[in-house]
Amino acid sequence: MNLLAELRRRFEPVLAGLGISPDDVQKSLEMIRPAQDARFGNYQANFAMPLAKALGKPSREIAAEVAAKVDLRGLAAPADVAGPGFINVRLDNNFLTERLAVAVSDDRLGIAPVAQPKTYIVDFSAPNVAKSMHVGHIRSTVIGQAIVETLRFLGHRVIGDNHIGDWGTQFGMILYGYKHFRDDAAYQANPVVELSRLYRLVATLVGYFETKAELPELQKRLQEADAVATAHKQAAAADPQAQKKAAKEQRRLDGRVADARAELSAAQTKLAAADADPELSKLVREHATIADDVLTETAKLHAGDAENRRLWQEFMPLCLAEVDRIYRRLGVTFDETLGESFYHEQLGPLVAELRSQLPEVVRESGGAVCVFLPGQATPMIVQKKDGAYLYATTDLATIRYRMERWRPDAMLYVVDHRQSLHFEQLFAMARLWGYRDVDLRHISFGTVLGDDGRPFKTRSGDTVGLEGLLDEAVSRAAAIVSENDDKKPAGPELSADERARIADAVGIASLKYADLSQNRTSDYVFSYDKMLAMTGNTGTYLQYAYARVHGVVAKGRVDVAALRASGAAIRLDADAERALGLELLRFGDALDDTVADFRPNQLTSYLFELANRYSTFYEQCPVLKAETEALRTSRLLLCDLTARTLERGLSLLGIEVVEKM
RNA sequence: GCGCCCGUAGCUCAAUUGGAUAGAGCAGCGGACUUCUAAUCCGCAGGUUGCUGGUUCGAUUCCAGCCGGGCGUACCA
Repeated sequence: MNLLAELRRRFEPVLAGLGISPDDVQKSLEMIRPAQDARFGNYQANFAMPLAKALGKPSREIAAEVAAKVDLRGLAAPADVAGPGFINVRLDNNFLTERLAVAVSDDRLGIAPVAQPKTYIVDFSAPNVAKSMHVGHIRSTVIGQAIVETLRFLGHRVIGDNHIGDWGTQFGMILYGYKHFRDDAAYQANPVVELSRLYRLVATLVGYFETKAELPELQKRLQEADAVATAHKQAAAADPQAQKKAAKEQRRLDGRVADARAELSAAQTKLAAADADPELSKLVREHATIADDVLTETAKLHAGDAENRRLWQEFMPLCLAEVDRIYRRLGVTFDETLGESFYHEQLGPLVAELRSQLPEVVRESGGAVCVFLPGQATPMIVQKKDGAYLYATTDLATIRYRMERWRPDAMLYVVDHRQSLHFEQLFAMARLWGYRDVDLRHISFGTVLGDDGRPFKTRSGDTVGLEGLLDEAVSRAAAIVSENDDKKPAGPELSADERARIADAVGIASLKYADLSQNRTSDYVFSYDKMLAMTGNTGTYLQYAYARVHGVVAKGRVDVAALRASGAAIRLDADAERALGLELLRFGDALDDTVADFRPNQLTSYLFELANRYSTFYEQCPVLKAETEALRTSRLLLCDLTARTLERGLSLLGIEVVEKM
């Protein structure tokens, strides 16, 4: 049960009696919220002010009228009116303790499953299995999992689908690399490492030629920018009148020249570095047509070429085993793993169908089959001029497949915000195609930036591999676990095995929490120290809070099952107790907030707040040494409920708890 | 050029989608371990929410214009 929902039920008849539209009643109900400040009680209603105009009465008068009429008996003290018409509600202790008693005796902590479950497809993680996963993959994976788990706990039907990249150009690169640069001994010893090396090598060579091809364009752009800037300077000199405005324009133009110069010199540096490397420049000479040849390998794979298919069959299990190993370490699972290859056979008929069904938007241009959507500056290409299909094509096929198989109410794509144009076009096309009553949503998130604040790019060499990041997180955690265990007053209490297990849980948690605790829409600055921090608002802090609760219960040799079944009363006399109790009851609201816009940081904020309240309670309220038996039992109940709420909340975020640390 | 996103404390970020005196963490300073785990707690300090206007009872939030940054923009994903 949600506090907010209950409160809104009480206000509804009063609002309906004001003679406003049902729509305004709804809007007004949404303006009942948790209070910003404890001085204003626990909840506040802000609807009186906006209603003032419509009702032609001062907002304070409206507020007073509502406050007098609303029936809060059994829930809260009579409502107060403050300021211009804020209505403040302070919940009764009796009510809180009753609700806490319900949570104590309920597996779901008193949170009822939604009345009308929906079917959600959550498309997340989606790595390219030809390359090893790097830090850029972590957000989609971690955020996606949290969304899946939270929706599922709320009672929805959820299908987590890992739409892996297993059919694209990257496989052409691996095929090309395998055929030309393979080191058999290395492949025998560790095929995935060797494939990864081959991928990087081929990508480097292709990149070399791409950069080289761009060079004239970059030079031209620099010349043009320079010419414009110079002309502007001369014109400005001739016309002293317009000096001020001209100066500003000049700065802009000079900036553009500088940008063009920087871009050109970056490209030249890159090429020079390759040319200076004798081995690399030899390969460059020998593989002058590599960019096209890679595409040819890809096209042959798609066309059913026997050798390429055989190699693909050989590589795939290896690549999948590799990503699976990472998922196991992260504790991530999927209900479905249908990669691009799964849809391959459907693409040809699909394009033909689109052309015949929607000839006004789907047509050929420049040799490619394009979708020209109204209001879109550029078309979405569904078939290249060489006949190959693209991810837009696959994504359309995927939508159809999912609609037919699952009849979902919504599909959520947890993908980097840089693909927003793609999704805008994809969704618009899907609607034209007839899929109008499904909520297609791009759950975008910010880019991972480097320490320098520039977008994190996987430059060869200094890629931060996901595996290495996990190792680093766990080893940092191990050091801290050991250090803290060693300095325990009563001496170390953990075995080597326990330390290792705890380090694993703590390390992985720090990584996930760092990501989840941030608003997903903002860019993410990559920093080991920040991602792996273990003090402050971190996963470790929450795990520690849990372990401390567990420590109390263990030390008191409390029979938890009996405690829960006892029906003993919870008392909320001390401020710290009341604050904790109230926070515990807010869990349902926090979950609603989390899925309202699919923002797991709503849940991390809640859990952090809860752990904070517990820490304060822990400092101020002795549990095992409470003055009376009744108080001891009451506090133990609060502890147990805190532990269960933390454990449940963290599990929804994909974070494990440990009983000792 | 066009489109989308962002700019909040020294740093990294919140702010319940327009509510009351803008909050946390880190870093800094000062306190609290013979007492249930100090990976903690309590306190102090830190702000013209990029700038300028507008909309209204009320703006970090909405609108316009500037300034600064990022991303995307026809056959990669």
